[in-house]
Amino acid sequence: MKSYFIHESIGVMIAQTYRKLNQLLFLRLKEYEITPEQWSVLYRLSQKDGINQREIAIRTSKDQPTTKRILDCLQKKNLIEKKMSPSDRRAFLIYLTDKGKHLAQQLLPIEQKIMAEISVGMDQAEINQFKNKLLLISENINTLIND
Amino acid sequence: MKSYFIHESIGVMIAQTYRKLNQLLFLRLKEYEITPEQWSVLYRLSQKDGINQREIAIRTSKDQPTTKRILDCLQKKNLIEKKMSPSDRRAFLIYLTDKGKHLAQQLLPIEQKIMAEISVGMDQAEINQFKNKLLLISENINTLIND
DNA sequence: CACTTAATATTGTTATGACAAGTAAATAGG
DNA sequence: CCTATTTACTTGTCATAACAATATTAAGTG
Repeated sequence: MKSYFIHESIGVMIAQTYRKLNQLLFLRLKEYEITPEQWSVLYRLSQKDGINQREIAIRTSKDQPTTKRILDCLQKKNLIEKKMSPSDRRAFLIYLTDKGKHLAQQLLPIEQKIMAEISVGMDQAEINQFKNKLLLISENINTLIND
Repeated sequence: MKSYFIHESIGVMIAQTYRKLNQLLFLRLKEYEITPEQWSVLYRLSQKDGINQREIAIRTSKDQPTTKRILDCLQKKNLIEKKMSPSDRRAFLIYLTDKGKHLAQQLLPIEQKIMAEISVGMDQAEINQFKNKLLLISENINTLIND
């Protein structure tokens, strides 16, 4: 790759790795006509649907406008449907359609395969260690933002 | 933070950490009227300017259209200037203005402080280990993309 | 119950990111 | 030296991301 990459700041390395990962996911998901971020929302909904947009935003760590626009895309593709909440006339409950459920089942193993592929060279202990560091950094950032 | 974060895939964790970091940088850089990505380009140029847009794109791991638009923003703020390349009439050479040089000097310690703050709880050995894992993942992704 | 405040969803704006396509200039091959 | 290809930059489009502001509804408070 590039010999200088390791000399970058952690911030630069995280950003560049994120962008590369997004590119890879985009490539692999292209034939299913879904983007990485749309997939991440679809995946959440496959874990639990019937929740409102605010809940989805929290679970995907996106803000509400971003979540709304991604849901609009998914709705246009008939992967989800919005139903009016019976208890709150401001809110919609979001459900996967059959097409959405089917696609989620199809994509889950693809995502898992990609994650295994990008982790080649690390054993499970190293992966856990790496994830713990990412968690620590995330928590540090959260503390800094909420001050 | 969120107890479930650690149970996410590496991909989700990298993406969410990246977005949070970007938010933090945005907050801290706001008073200087520069965005995180604009800063990353300005920083590169403070290391070496007088290079063309393609070179900048490579060094910042962005594509040329993205680089061009970020440079346009920097130019609008009088932080850089484009000069026609004497050897290639297609290309521009990008130089920091005095204002740009001054701002880069001002922001460098801020960036370093943020990187130290987000690394709280890790010693230097752990930071290096973490960076090596990021590098490994990046290289894995590069291999996967270029197949 | 009336009034203030908070919550949910929406729209607008700006910046980033990637791809595709187009223009102009440099380079390569014959 | 002419043509074909490559290169540098530009423009267009779509998706994402975050902030701000708004409308509608819910919830809290007197």
